[in-house]
Amino acid sequence: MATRKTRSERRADLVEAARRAMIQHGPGGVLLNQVAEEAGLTSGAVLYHYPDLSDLLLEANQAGMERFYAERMRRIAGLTDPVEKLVVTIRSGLPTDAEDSDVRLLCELGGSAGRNRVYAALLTTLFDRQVSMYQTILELGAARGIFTLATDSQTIGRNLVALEDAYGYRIVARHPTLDAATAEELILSYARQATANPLELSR
Amino acid sequence: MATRKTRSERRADLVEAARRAMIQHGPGGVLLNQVAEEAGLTSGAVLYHYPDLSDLLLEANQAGMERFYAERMRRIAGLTDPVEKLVVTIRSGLPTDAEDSDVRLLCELGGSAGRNRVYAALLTTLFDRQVSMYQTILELGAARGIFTLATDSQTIGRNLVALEDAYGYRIVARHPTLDAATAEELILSYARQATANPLELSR
DNA sequence: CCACTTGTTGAATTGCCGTTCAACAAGCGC
DNA sequence: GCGCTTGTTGAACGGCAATTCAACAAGTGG
Repeated sequence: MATRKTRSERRADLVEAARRAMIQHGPGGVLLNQVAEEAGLTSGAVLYHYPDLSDLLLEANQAGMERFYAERMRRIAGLTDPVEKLVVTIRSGLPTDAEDSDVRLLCELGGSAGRNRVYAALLTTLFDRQVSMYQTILELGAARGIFTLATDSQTIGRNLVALEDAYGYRIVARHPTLDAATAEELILSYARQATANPLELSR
Repeated sequence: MATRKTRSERRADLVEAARRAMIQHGPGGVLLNQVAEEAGLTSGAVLYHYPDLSDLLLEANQAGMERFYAERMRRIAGLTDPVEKLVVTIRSGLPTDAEDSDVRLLCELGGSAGRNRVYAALLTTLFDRQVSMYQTILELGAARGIFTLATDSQTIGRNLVALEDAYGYRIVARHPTLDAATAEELILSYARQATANPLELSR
């Protein structure tokens, strides 16, 4: 018997429990009882807070994406050097390893986006926000004369996010010779060509 | 009551039925009865040919990947101009539109690869084969002096496949301003930088 | 401290899905 | 044309998961 909690506390717990359950069984394969077990509750209690399981899953995924994006912004918040910003941003878009739960869940969602319009819309928004994030960095660097962009910033930004995404899938799928460090180097290879900057962190 | 067929005919039917079912419900969400219905049979008949549903799904996915790769090879088989080969290959790696069933299924598999080691291995193999395919084209063009590679062919090949993959996901998710033609242009933007060739088809 | 709201449980219910299997139909060899 | 194998069905069974709900515990306000 779980300790009684307030509405908002329990809902936050359930969102996290739903995330864990989705990572284990996929967004389409989650069972009500699995979420309940992750939260240390019974299925009835879950249903009391979320009469429709898909609402809970949606909320959990929305929160996950928000957190993923916010974390990336946080990491570059204090940086001023465009080179450092760019390198750190690239790094923060890749999973740390195959167990990285945030990226794993995003991959799961990407897989189901062909069927699920809601998740498709969510991912589309996330993609565009990340492109904007890169564009800001690129334009700033260009304005300061540090970057010489090979083409428009939207094209470069889109390609950078695309590369991140794709290598995220490879890493999560445990490609034997393509780990996070290798992926970073591959993306940097493109970024160097696109910015005409060696992108070496001087320290 | 379905017409009686031979073992191999029926198994081929079932593989196709399984593909259709997976595209509709995801690889993890397919039900035995859905496959049966797609094939115009009962669940018992499906089980007669494939006692384990996951075996059928695996076979279907393997066949799908093989077909996808073979089709790409076929499309460049007759071409001799490296520029044309490269452009056609890039085009053949993208879905025609959001309904492209081959790519949609590949995306589904990519999503579940974090949980399913078998599908992960299959996709890893496919990725590497596609990288090799690009490497061959790049090296050939470089040997003929048509391409001047900005870096090693493996790096460029990996990035090209990664871009294809990622834009495949975007297109399948119905990104409103990122259709197949746009994605092709984005990838070409990178390919031009990487090969120092304008990649214009002279015709 | 009593009435009421809120969160949670556990059991009963319902429906669906996989599995099994006896029966049957349709070739195929001989 | 007669058995035997092969492919298929439909019904029966068993299990599991979602759903519902009566009961209950734990605050909370008056």
